[in-house]
Amino acid sequence: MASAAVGKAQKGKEARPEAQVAGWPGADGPPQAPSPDTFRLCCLNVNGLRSATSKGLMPWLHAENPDVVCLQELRIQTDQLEAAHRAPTGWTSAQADAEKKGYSGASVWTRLPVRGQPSVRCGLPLADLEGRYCRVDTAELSVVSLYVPSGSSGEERQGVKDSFLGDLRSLMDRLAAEGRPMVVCGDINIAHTEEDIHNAKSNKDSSGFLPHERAWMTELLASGWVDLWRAHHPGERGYSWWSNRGQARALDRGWRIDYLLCTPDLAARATRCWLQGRSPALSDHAAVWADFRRL
Amino acid sequence: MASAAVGKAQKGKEARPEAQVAGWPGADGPPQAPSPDTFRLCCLNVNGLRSATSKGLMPWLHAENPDVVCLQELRIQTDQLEAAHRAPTGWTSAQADAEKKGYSGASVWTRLPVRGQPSVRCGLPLADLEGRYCRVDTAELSVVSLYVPSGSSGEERQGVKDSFLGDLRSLMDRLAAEGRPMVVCGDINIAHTEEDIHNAKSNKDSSGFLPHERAWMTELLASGWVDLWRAHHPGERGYSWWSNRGQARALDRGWRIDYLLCTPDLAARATRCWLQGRSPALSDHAAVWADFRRL
DNA sequence: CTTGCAAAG
DNA sequence: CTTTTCAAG
Repeated sequence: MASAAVGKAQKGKEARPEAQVAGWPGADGPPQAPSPDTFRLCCLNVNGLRSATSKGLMPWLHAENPDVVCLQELRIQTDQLEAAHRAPTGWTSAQADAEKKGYSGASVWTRLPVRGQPSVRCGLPLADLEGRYCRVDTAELSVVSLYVPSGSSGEERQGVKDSFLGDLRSLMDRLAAEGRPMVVCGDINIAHTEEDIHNAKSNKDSSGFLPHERAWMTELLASGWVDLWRAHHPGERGYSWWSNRGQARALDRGWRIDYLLCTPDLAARATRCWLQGRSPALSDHAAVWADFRRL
Repeated sequence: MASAAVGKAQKGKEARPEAQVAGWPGADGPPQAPSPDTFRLCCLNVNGLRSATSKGLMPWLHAENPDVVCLQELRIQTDQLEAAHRAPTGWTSAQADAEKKGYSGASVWTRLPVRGQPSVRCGLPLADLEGRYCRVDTAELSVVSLYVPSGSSGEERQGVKDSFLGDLRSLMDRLAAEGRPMVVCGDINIAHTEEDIHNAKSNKDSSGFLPHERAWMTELLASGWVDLWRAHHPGERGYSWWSNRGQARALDRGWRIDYLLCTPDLAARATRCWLQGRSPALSDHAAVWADFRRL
């Protein structure tokens, strides 16, 4: 079962006195005020929060100034977090942990006023056990950070992924039925169309671009969820993940597998959506960003 | 059972063409000729041959110019060796492998003419299984590279060490009975007297300085084996290992646990014996060196 | 505190 | 190829 850590960002429990400033750890100056008419959201698979932190995640967030941050593949449990890995003081943070150390994990950080209790449970056994779902509600919207299992390490894990996707479909239906403006942010581990992968031909049998996975995505979008980056960039190529074999990243041979999946009402409030991540390389994924009009 | 790799140094089996010069890998210039009247021996626990190589082991050996090298704790199996980890071409090398990857292992390299077959078996089951014994004979002497198990990780491993020491005592008797000039070089994992440890008082209950271990060493020396460094440095303090906790090495808070154990006839031919290793720090151990008169 | 392996992506 | 854990020293 997932251990749940929900609440305001806290100081390190070891009581080692660390200078805790009201801003992003390691960044200079005070945090910037939220923009008056819009808020900004960032979604990133960090491939290890400790690793990304060591590569400058926090100063980068400070500079880019998001109001909501959704992270996946933290590979650190809540009780291992040090000050350097935490949202600024005053932010709300919620984190879903995997039972297994150094594995999976998802979180949401926000400075928007929060409504109700964050949730790290969605009823999908695998998501709950492996820290793949984390939700925070605000007056403006509901935000979910989601991490779909990879199927690339073999048949067994592909089976796990397929079963997860089946359950996820029902979950997405239930979420949409709530009727709230909502964004499900995360690493879906599927490139949808031939425009979402650098080489469709050579990857036609690769996990993440299998016909049934692509069809799953098509059906999800047909049900009303909006692939926000694609809605803002029709016909364009943009990737959010590069293999770390060979020169994949340098040659921009990537896949777009990280999505902001929005309800139509929220999608209509997006003023901009962009991918950022070939540089700085904070992880093997790019961040997906969006600005939304406030209500 | 130990896998045995015995024979001349070979090129990498992957047939990747690597510039193989007749000298220490990574060192400039040709290997030096042996000294005319003496030969030089080096004994070092490398704590990972790959790690020590990355810290400059090979250029250092090139500069120090040994004729015989005994290494322990290689933490690499023979079939994983690349050119960078091998003795110069033309040297004889023998290596005892542990069954378990990344664990233990001992080797002897020499440019002296070799007599008979190197041996990586001594009949001690643990030594044979864990690559703790490697022997090469030359006309001048017999050389054994030996790695006694550590007892520091708990009661169970202390029991293994004690039983190993019991068997080792009989093995040393048998080796001495061969009547050849012989040196057993290695990490014995025992500091013999209070002069062989920086803080005898605080370590009186530490594995490696337990009364029965020290007594074992006393009895071994009483049976005729010579602790060569001590024979050349009576009353002196000298260490061959430093914990990597705290500032042990910087403060020279060490233990002398690496020995050249010589038969009396060979000990009489030693012209010099020294410890070298607080710098350069190629591993957490120092090397033990000696020069011997040729026959 | 360090090495090297393992599992996973 | 990378991150993190693990056993061992």
